Amino acid sequence: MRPLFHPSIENVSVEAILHALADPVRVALFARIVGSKSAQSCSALMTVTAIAVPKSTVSQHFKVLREAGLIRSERRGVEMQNAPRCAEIESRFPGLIAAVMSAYDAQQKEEARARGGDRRKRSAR
Amino acid sequence: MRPLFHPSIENVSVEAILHALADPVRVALFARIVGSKSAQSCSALMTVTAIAVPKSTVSQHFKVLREAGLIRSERRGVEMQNAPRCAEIESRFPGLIAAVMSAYDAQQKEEARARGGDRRKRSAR
DNA sequence: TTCCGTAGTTCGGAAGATTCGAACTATTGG
DNA sequence: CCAATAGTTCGAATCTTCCGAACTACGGAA
Repeated sequence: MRPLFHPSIENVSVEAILHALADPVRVALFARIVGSKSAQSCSALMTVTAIAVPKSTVSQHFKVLREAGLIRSERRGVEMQNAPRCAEIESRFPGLIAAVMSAYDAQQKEEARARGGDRRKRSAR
Repeated sequence: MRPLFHPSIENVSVEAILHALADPVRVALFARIVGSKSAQSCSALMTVTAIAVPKSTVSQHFKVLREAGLIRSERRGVEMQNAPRCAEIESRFPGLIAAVMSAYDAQQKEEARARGGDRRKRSAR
């Protein structure tokens, strides 16, 4: 297995970034990667985010994030460490990642609030 | 032809917005709509942006922008007036549209500069 | 070293989304 | 009413995405 492809920052495009973050699974994964202090493995992210998706699909999602320039993945022993490339992207597209993540957070909070309002009636399904 | 569907602002999602703007044709169209003072017709936008795309495709792209909540389209005589819904989106996802548009502008300028640098060597192919 | 278990990737086909020409609808001006 | 203009809808070809099965890469135990 040859080293994974990472675009250099000047080849990263806005369209690719938006496309990568336009998927609910990928944006959730990326939010976790950005939110955690140290690089995270794919499987750790999968379990923590409670995303029920087969691992072949997760692998594809990571590839999309990687090739959009959003993360850097490198093998550390048997697993993969995924680190965000926020600083590089910030220098090329200032404020972009922050705005998207803040919008995503706002939406998540709203959804949680909506679900919370239901809880009394629905109880544990 | 029934009135076109526009989502109410609370049903607009970050994913839909990013998906809509992740396409080069759509983001170019939207940038024009945002950039111009008054609402623009589809055909005017098509010709101005020098986008060589058949009109059935353009119509689909407008539908995506509309259903993502990015624009409001209404018939004015024989043509369609497309206006951005920036204020509404701003209230729900502050800074999102501005950040995306500014990133897109930066990328456009860079591309123009790159093309300009080539011009001497390549001339008109 | 060889074998096993874990972590991800690749392959291939099914299901879904996009594109675009042709036919259609809506509206205005003559 | 007719013709012209502006967009929409339909349908088929093409491109993407999803996911199970098979595969590769590495580390640890025997």
